[in-house]
Order: sequence, then C-alpha cells, then structure tokens
Amino acid sequence: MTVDRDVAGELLAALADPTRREILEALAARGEASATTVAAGLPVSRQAVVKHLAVLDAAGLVEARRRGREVRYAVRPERLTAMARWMAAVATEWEARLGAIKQIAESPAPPPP
Amino acid sequence: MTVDRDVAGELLAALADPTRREILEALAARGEASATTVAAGLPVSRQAVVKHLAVLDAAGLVEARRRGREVRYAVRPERLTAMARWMAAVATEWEARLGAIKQIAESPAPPPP
DNA sequence: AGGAAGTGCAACTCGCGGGTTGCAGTAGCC
DNA sequence: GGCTACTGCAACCCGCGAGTTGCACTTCCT
Repeated sequence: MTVDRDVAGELLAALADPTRREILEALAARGEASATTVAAGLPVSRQAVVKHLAVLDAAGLVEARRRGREVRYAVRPERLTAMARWMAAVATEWEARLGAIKQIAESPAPPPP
Repeated sequence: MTVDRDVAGELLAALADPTRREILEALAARGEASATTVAAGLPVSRQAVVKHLAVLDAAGLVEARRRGREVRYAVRPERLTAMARWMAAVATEWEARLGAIKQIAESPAPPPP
C-alpha cells in the first residue's frame, strides 16, 4: 500500500526504453502524429508503437486525441519537468549528506607536530 | 556506433527499479554501507543487492571502495544532477515546439457565418 | 592457527516486457 | 454502396532481468 503504483518508477521505466525515446523524439519533431505515421519512420511494427504509446500515455508523457478515423498523439512536457525537479532535489540532498559525512570524518583533526 | 552504449538508458533503467531506489535511499541515509548491511534492511538476499549495486555502479550512481574485508558503497550525485538538467532541457524544448505548433494552428482564423 | 564474518562466482528458476502476426471493426472517400 | 485506410484486440514467441541457493575464497580477530 505504501508504493502507490510507483509513479516515479512508471515514468522512469517508460523513459528507459530506447524505442520509446525515439517515439517521443518523433512526436516532438512532428508536433503530433498517429501511431502508423510514427511506425513508418521506425524499424518496428505499428503494433509495437501502439503498445509503447500506451505505456507513455499511462506515464503521462503523451496525450492521445481522436481526429476522425485516426488517433493523433502529442508529447506532454509537464511530467518530465516534474521529474527533472524531483531528481535535482534528490541530488541536492545527497550532496548535503555527503558534505555532512565528510565533516564528521574530519572532526578529529590531527594536531600538527 | 551512434548510440554509444545508451548512457541515458542505462541511468534511467537503473533508476526505474524500485528495489534499486530503496538501496540508493539506504545508502544516502547511512552515508556509506556494505552490501550485507544494506541487504539486512531489505526483504531481498545479499546477492540480489550485490547485483543491483553492480548495475548502479555501471550507471555511475554509486561508488565502491574496499575497506579491509568489506566493500563500502556510497552514493554519487553527479550523474543524477546531469540527468536532471538533461530532462529539464528536453522538457523545455518540447514546450517550445508545442508553442510553435499552437501558433501555426491558430493563424488561419475561421470567419464567423 | 583456526574459526567467524564477509565477499565473489556460478548455475538455475521464473515472470514480464518488447516484438510479431493475423484478423475484426470502423471511419472516409469515390 | 463499396473499396480503402486506419485503429483495436488477441494470441503467441523469446530473451532478459530480478531473485535465489550453494559453495569457494579472503580477511580479521582471539
């Protein structure tokens, strides 16, 4: 119950796959595109792209809008921004801790002879 | 040759695993610790932790230092910071593109009937 | 010296994620 | 109305990653 569906993990896992990142790049370059269109520019099948888009959508990285008989996908920056902030915060905290440890390790200063 | 061993993917994949993140938290909390120590506080075997630490080390998120008969691991913030910056940059670029698309879409104003 | 505590290596299981193919359904266009 | 171009669903393959167990090796302590 503590894990709460692991939102961070979902996002990171979504981003971790190279094919998925290529899809995101393709979407960002085109502004918006359908799964078929994207698949045409990649070495994988349309179905694979569809699955990836589902994952990306679940992670909130992408937005789907029905446009007649096709479905247009567009990139969604908010989650990425949030993630970046989160990572920066964690990094800062780590640095703080490392600093603290270092101080403690140096507290018994060796007196010069 | 272009992918260069997919550094970003390595980092993201390393971060994507919840157990790995727990390990990182444990390390950050303790400052530094051995695999056995970390494993004691987690519901997995020591060997599992060792493997995870190997992955984290390969991703540059962790640093190993031999301390007599044991190996102490410590967290390493640099890569995290770099990653955060990278993500923020990508997010910004996406936003820029979205802005541009929106402008284009709104340029031919539909005349009212 | 000899036992305790720790690490390192290897073999093995198992589930899931990335990928494919095939087919049914539905919206557009002539 | 009928053909075409999409999307949606399902079944299936395969490899890899997370985890375990067992054992050999090294370092420390008394």
